Amino acid sequence: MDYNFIEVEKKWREKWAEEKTYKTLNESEKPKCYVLDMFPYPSGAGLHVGHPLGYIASDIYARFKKLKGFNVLHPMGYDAFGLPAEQYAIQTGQHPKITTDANLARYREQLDKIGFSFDWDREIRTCEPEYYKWTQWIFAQLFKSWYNNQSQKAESIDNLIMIFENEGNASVDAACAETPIFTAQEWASKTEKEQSDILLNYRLAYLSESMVNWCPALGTVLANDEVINGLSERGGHPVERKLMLQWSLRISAYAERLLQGLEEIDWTDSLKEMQRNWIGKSTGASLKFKIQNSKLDLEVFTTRPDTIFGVSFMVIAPEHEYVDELTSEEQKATVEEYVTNAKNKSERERMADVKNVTGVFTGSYAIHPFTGKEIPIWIGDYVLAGYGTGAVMAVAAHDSRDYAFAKQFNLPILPVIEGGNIEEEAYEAKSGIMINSDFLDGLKVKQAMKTAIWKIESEGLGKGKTNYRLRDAIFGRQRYWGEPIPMYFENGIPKLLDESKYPLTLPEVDEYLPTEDGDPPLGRAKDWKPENGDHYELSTMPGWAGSSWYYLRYMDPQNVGTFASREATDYWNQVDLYIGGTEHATGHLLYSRFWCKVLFDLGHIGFEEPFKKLINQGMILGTSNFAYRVNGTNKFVSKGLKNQYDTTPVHVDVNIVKNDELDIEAFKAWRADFANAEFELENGKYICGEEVEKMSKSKFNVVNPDDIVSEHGADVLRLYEMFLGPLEQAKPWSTKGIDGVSRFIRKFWNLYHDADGNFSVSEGEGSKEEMKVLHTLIKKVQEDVENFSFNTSVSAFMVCVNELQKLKCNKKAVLRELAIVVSPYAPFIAEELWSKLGEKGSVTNALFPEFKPSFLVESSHTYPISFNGKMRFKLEFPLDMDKAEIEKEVLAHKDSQKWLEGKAPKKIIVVPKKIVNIVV
RNA sequence: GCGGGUGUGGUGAAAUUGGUAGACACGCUAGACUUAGGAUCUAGUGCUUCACGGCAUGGGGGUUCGAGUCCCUUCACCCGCACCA
Repeated sequence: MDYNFIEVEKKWREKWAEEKTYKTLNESEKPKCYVLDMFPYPSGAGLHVGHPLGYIASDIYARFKKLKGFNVLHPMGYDAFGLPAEQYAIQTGQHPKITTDANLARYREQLDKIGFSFDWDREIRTCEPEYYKWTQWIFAQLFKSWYNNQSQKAESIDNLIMIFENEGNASVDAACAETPIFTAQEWASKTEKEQSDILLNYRLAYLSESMVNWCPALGTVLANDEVINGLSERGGHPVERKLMLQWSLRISAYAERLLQGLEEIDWTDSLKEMQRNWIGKSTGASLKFKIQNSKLDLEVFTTRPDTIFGVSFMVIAPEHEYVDELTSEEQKATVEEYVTNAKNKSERERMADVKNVTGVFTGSYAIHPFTGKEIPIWIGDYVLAGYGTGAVMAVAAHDSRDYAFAKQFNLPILPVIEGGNIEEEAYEAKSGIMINSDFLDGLKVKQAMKTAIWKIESEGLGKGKTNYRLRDAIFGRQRYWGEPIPMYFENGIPKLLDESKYPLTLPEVDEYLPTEDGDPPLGRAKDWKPENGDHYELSTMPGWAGSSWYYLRYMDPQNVGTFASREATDYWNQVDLYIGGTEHATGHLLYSRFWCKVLFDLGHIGFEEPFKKLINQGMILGTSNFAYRVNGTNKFVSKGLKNQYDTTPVHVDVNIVKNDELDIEAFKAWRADFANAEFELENGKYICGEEVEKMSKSKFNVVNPDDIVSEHGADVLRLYEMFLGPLEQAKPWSTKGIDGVSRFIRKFWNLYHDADGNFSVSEGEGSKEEMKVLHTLIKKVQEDVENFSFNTSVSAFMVCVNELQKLKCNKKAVLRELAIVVSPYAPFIAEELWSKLGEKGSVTNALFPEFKPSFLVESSHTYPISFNGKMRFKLEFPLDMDKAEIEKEVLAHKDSQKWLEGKAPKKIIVVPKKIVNIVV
């Protein structure tokens, strides 16, 4: 009788749910292990086979760790706030909660089928008030904090207020917006509004007039990581720059710590590199240039202070605040035209225009701080307003962009470093000897940098400075379906809603659109007013708010008194293994690290990096199938014949193609216009063409995990997804080869059953042969799981089962262990066999069998051996020979010709390694 | 342009990290059994040669007794970032 996976899987699914087999407690004698998946956003399309890849890998790891005696936390939940549900709400009027709940139920159903060991009692949904109450609370902590550069951490805003009251802000070294110096007396004489505004310059969550990414189509602002190539990440709508009053988080304060923290976590190099890139640290100097006939100073940031004598002009961004002051009468018209033009360009147009060098002269001159020469000041759109000071000192000889600008407008190019071919291109290398540079002449570039900074500082012209590309994160969204920001306004002053009133729940609205006055949708809410203020903040939090701390809530999900008890966060501590896609590199993964550090600084948790180890699973691509329609007809020709006709490839639903062969009847039934199609076959078959593309509904190449589960069973899906190739590699989905895994499951089942299909195992020890096979597997699986090399384990299972089959092994002692070893990968069948073996409880709670090396080796062992301090031999000796004997044996044969003939020891491999001693 | 990665049979891929390249699986070929099935089992399957053998890890060079693995160079593809001063 064959293995009936439908019955067996149903049985255990129900039993696991009923008995809460995978419930995890916060108290245990065992060591802890926290295995986490990036929780999904439940979209309307449901899961496709790509989604579970990471979940299966983490589930195998979690189950394995459980078998190894760890108390494992392996939870799942949903990132439930988000744009698609809201867009749907706008179109249909259906409340996003309803859409979300329906999607969520479908996700849960699909997840359940695959047999994950999630503790569903810890499920969280970011859109539930019980959850976002604490998201709001964390926002409040950010609002109530400032970043002290002296102590290098976030501190309570109350401390800062005390400092202001006692001594003003002169001695405060904070990560803050530019704020004029004031004394204690001046502070005391300020109005409430003035004080509030100043404090906003310091708070980690602050309201400010700032340049934002505005997406008119979505009607909201977006954070930098949500904008890709000038288009919104969601929906691909154009994004423009706009000045708006906005909530932001001061993540820039943490730039250095976010950079340093990367050193201590185990992530892939490429991911760390992406974050480093995003943080964009660069060191150099900021210095002020005096402006001729003006009191103004023009401040610039440069990474090349060594080239100070090569400055031949200055360039400021079209948005620079001094544009008007610096523009002379005669240049006024030209400048205005240029600036207006630049402002009207969308971000995307500006990017597309990179190769066009444009700019205008302002008519003003700066004074070189060392030579006193006049330097013309230009406006150019290659200078970005948002980076550094929005102004540069142009060194045409040693910067390719300045060089291009100089060439375009015929400005001087002054080389100050020997080398390169200045006639052709800028010499940008940071090496060489300084020339034409007064006190820097003769120095090497590296020295010249230090000397220049020293000189700049000692003359009071500026100072050495580190700049970061990382911008503060825009936090408000003019949308409905998100967490309300717990703030209200009273006489125009933003005030934090008292924490006793959290959650500030999302009010009902009649429509999910902005109001006529242009307020966000929350402006439509009736009777939604604070007790003593004018109105609540109307924007909501961005999608990444809830996901920035969810890993903490899983530790203590039902806690009503706090986001998670300190005991719980201390016990579970960091996430030991985090699996998810690489697309969150500069969003979720950066914000989570930021929030973690803030919570750490404020003493709420005891660690400052959330995810100790992170693995990115590769994307699963779709394999699209094509049929070839002869143009102008309803006739389709098989792939091999398509070149004999004039054909057009047509996407075919991959679910009606099996191993490249089209199911013609299903094809006819698939779409009405194909019902009468004719076919020209090859060898009686219609063969389809194929191509690898991203999985998408429109390409008819979406494969649903449910289909695989109902056809082959969940265990096969799990094993097959792992068997597909290395976890981290992107790979096309293909069901070629799934039969191999299916066959394995059958063989595995048959090991425990006789020819008639009756359960049949025998008592007694396994033979030496059998134990060797088993322990080879145990060793292999152990290594594979620890190295996340799940694909080779599946091969090892196959080898093991084949060999046991050959040995006709049906010993309980062997088969019992085998079931345990396979169980992380194929839990359903393992559980069934476990119970058939008469074992108590779930296989989940068994102990992973110990690897016993003596069974691995039959009669000999290979020893690497050094020889004359130069060569190494690998010799095989009988197992029972001890080290001293081997040593004696080797030395005795040291000069023997026999070695070269391969006669004395079994095998000689010459290895030129400097190994001195015999190694066993 | 900068950064990261990959390249091995017809296909997905292994290779104890410098030691018998291609485990395992798909596919294919032949055979067996048969209540004809998308079942099971057995054998074969990198290329080349009748054979002995020779050649094979994108290409070229190097280090080494020995290289898929290390170094240099070159090509191809994938993924990030991109006027960041």
